[in-house]
Amino acid sequence: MATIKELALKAGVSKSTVSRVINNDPNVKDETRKHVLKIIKELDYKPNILARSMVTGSLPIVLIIVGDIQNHYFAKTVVGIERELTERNYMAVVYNSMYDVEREKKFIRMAKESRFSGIIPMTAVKNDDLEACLEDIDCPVVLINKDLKRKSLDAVFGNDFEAGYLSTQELINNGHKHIAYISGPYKSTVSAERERGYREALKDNEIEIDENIIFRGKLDIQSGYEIGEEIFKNEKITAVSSNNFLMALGVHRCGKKLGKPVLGEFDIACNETVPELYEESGFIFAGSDLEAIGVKAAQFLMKRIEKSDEPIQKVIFSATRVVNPKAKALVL
Amino acid sequence: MATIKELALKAGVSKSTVSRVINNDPNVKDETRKHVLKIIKELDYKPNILARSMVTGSLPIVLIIVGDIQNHYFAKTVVGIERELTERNYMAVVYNSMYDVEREKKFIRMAKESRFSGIIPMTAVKNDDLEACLEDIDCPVVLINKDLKRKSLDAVFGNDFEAGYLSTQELINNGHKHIAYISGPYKSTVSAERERGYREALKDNEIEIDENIIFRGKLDIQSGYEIGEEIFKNEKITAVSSNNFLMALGVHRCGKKLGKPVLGEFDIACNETVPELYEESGFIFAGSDLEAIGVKAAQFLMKRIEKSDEPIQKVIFSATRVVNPKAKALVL
DNA sequence: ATAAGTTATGAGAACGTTCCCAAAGGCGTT
DNA sequence: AACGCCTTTGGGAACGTTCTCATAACTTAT
Repeated sequence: MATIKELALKAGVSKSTVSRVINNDPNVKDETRKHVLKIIKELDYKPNILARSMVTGSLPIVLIIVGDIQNHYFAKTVVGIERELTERNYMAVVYNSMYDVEREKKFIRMAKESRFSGIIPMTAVKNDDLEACLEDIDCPVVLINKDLKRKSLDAVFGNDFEAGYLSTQELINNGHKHIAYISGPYKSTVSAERERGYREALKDNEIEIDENIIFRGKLDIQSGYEIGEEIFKNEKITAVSSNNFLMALGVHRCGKKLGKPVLGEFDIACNETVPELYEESGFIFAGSDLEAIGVKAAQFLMKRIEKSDEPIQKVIFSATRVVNPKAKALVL
Repeated sequence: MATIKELALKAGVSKSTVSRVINNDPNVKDETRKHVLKIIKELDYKPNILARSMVTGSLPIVLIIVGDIQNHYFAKTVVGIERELTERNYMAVVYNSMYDVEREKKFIRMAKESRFSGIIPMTAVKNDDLEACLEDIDCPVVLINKDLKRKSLDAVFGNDFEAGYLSTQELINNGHKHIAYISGPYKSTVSAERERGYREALKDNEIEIDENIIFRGKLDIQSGYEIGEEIFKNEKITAVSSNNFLMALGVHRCGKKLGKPVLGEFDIACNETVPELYEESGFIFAGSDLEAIGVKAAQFLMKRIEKSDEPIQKVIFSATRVVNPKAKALVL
């Protein structure tokens, strides 16, 4: 593969001039530029990114750390990030931590060794751990659905409160009055916000909140199934809003198993967007556009990489209620 | 961040010696090694990967090109590849082509500019295109479920014939005699192999093949739904084996809509593995372990990167029939 | 025609490693 | 005591860029 030196030789100019042409430096005579460009084409010359990065100090690579790329939440967001970065000739390296904190820490450490241009940690590590890991990092970082205490960083959020509110409101619109809720782990702000949305929606519709039909699950199908058993014991309940999709699915399976009129008289909502596969499932779901969140995060990062001195920003993307016209026509 | 020069100064040795310690060169006195190691720890020194790559000529990065990371087939395989690479301190860059041939070509071109250590193109481009793109590539390449005509490369395959055979056999074991088949696009070898498995299984069980109940779909849910409508018109048919999961899902939805005894008397099988979510769905499915395929592909690549002169290899991973004990207990 | 100013070009250091080659030190053999 | 051999160390080129600074070439004003 041709180097800048060979190219310069063939073009009869110095390396410096070639470098200027490559980097669009205006201080080059038009004539010279054209000539060099011609030779570049002739030799099919591509600058060595490594050598360039060596002197500029950083690679055009952005590190993304996710819990599990098979999870829709991560996959969809990554698609957005990646699309935007590729557009600008940056690369995205995706690390799967498989929710292993030690692996995540290791990745962040590796990021320090390699001179990445930026990091988007969508990790599962607790915020305190994350904050410690990012302590002495010197490349731009953008957060997604996360906020740190001591360090202010650009961040992009989905609106979880809104998601909880909208899905619940939709259930109410459908005539439901006794709506159970399945929340997530205690500490998660995401879960808390979604639950708050549920509560607010009930209040705004003057429906009394019944703490006995607010459950707390472990986010997986099994957990949803077990809570479903509780829910279906209570004849009054005609709908459920779930923190997340998997638990909603568990309730659905449980209802089917018990022969309940699931997705007929009995409605199920969840407070996040779902894989496309499920968009016609008959579930109600509300959540923010993950791909858009990814794109925005990438844009933030690019700005920081380009040393913009805009003040730190946080963006919150509204949730929308997704109602597919075909929903209810098709069963899951 | 400390450089090797500073480190050498502080340790009172030359850069060369430090370099040797870092790279585990045996020609260093034990005493010296210990001392240097101590200073390395003290300064929290990490070698600059860029500088190293500059001289060795390639980055410890492997490029993976996929159609859409949200697709289970790609996601699961990538998890395997990534796990193995990370283990060996390599990085995986995943490019989503979104099935756009031009984007894929662009990615492969970019791969040539950057000095990647290797490429695993799981792309959707037609083999001829791929072959042309890889023509003058000089880094190791491993293929997954693909084979080229003019160029022999290490490759890892799932056993599609076996998948088709096993799932059909299972349907037969369940007492079905009139089993419809839904195949994929004409040209795909994957589809052809799975269909061949179906046919062989019928033959081996002395069931006559009825070409009228072998359908051809477009791989998506909608397509499966439409074919489902045909299938359920034919009262004789009591089971269906589908080339892929999405079409199987379409048949399922159609059956439910029509009030047929789907997954009760009527069985559905598909010839690939499915997202975990669906493993308890009650479908029968058979396919090769995608994660294992990914791991193997990464191992092949590492061998080539390390200049092994083993002859080119092709590995075929057997398909297994996945029967979950909870299947049938839970509905989809 | 010359000085001053502007534009275009080139020479060479720098980036942080690895790697080749030379040299120094230690040890055993004659 | 001299020689040779092995082990350990150091010096410095090389990798392919960018970037700073100096200088050459060209303008324009006097």
